[in-house]
Amino acid sequence: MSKKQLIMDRALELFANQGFEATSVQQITDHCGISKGAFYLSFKSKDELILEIINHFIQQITVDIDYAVNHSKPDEKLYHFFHTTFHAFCEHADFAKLLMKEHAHSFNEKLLEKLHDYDQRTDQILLSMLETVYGDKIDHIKYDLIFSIKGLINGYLNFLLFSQHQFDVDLVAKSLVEKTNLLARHVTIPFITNKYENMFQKNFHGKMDKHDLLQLIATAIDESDIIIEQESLILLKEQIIEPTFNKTILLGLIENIRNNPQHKWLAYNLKEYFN
Amino acid sequence: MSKKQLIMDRALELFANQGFEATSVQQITDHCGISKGAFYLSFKSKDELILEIINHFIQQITVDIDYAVNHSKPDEKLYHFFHTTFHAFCEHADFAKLLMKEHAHSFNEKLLEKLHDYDQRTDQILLSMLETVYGDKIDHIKYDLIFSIKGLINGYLNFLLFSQHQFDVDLVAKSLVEKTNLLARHVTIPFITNKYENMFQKNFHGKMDKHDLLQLIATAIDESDIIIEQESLILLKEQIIEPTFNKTILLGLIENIRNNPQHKWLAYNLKEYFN
DNA sequence: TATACTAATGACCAATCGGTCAATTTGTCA
DNA sequence: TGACAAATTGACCGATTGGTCATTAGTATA
Repeated sequence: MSKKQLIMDRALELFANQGFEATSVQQITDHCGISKGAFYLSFKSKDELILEIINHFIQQITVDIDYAVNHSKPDEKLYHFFHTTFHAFCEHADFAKLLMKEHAHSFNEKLLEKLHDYDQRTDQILLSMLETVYGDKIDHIKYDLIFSIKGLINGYLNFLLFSQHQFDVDLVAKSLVEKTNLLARHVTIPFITNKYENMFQKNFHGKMDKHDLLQLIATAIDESDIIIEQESLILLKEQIIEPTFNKTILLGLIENIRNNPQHKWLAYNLKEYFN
Repeated sequence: MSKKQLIMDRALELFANQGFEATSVQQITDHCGISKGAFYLSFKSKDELILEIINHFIQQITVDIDYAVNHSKPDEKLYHFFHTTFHAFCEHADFAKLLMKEHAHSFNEKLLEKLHDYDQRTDQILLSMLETVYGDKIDHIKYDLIFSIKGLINGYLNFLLFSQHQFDVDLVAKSLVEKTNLLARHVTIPFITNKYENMFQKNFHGKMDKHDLLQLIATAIDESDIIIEQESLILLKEQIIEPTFNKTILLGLIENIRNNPQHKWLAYNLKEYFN
């Protein structure tokens, strides 16, 4: 494990239990068994550390949820969404705790921006899933439904994270599917009406721009030592600069790199870019 | 306004926007136009300040909600519960923000204890309300329902507090009544099953003990300058030491002091004590 | 006006913070 | 082994924190 990874892992443990502000760099370095100086060889600042932590896990979880939703039949999408969400947050319980603590609290502007971006991306995933599952029957309550679902998830998540009980991911997913169905089919008095529609789009550019994407690919090529990955990446890079292949070939190339967990995030963004 | 009240009001504004830890005593005193020394004449420490703030509003809100629920017909209880809850939190929006920020974050033990107590008291109010409204039909899902309701409330509250939109308390209450009814009548797969029952009682002594109550009464007698209140308080004090009156008379005496907002909290606890 | 008392001040304290950097250890060559 | 480079250290820095206390300002009484 690289020193950077070590610091991120150990720091996350402390952040989850004490919060970001309340954890000193000294505590982190003690907990890692390294010196303060060594910390600043891996990270420019304490802020950069938490940004990298948040980034890493948000990418991981976003990709998993997106995959689960897009690769299941319409009548199973809800279940897989909830299942993946709870599975991911419980696998990375420390991160989930950190996320909850800092969500309401943080004053690091870049961090807030990241969290807001994540929130909007979740809204988008939920919205498109609900539209696929229920069609336009829920048009007048869809934003209300999004808030209800997020509220329910949060309630259960709080319970799971801060109690010591072990629990059944399958059950929580089934329970939430039933509740979502109930609300989607029978709610007649939405509180979040469609006049708030702009809240769900404004200032959100889910797709990365060319430049960021090319940067990511360049890094990925350097880090990869599997030839088929490297070649796929080079071809994809050319396609971004000047698209000539059809969609099927592009998807195949993306699939070539998606299998490597390190490149999941890149694959996810490439897919969004070419759509 | 007393100096203590001034500090509490002004500090709350800062806490709501920056969080407790991130707000320095210097900032508070600057914002009040007083010196640092003057602050420590009113409060022993920064911790004591936030404890008094939280205490004050929790008492206020608890009493209002309890009254709304217990003084309405069964078929209107839900509506009044939600209406009062949202009305209270939006009237004291700064406090609501503080509560949300510190709920996940705080490391002051006494504060955490207070917040936990408040949480359990809310659970109790919700539980007894649901039992009254739906009877034993919801026995197998009542704990699940409590978590669902708290989740929904939190979701909407977050939306209301941190967006700039004005909103309709009546609508949010009606919307939540409908959702609660839907869930109560049709949920068949609870996630929080009755095996968690002990979570909802353990370590919770809602009722104050004799000593605390007598202390509160003594303070109230000193502060009051209305004769009927003072006399009622003196009689109630005697009844705590040695009960002789019947319940109707006791309730009447309590009602005598309940009309004064300053004594709402005392009245609420006396009612609980004599039940 | 002199006295006695409280209310209020802000310079000051030790502790802790994030961050730096000269000095030292460690690793890697010929 | 010796010479060089890279990695690592921890004493140190200025800034800020919650909290203290000798001093001053304000006011009512005699």
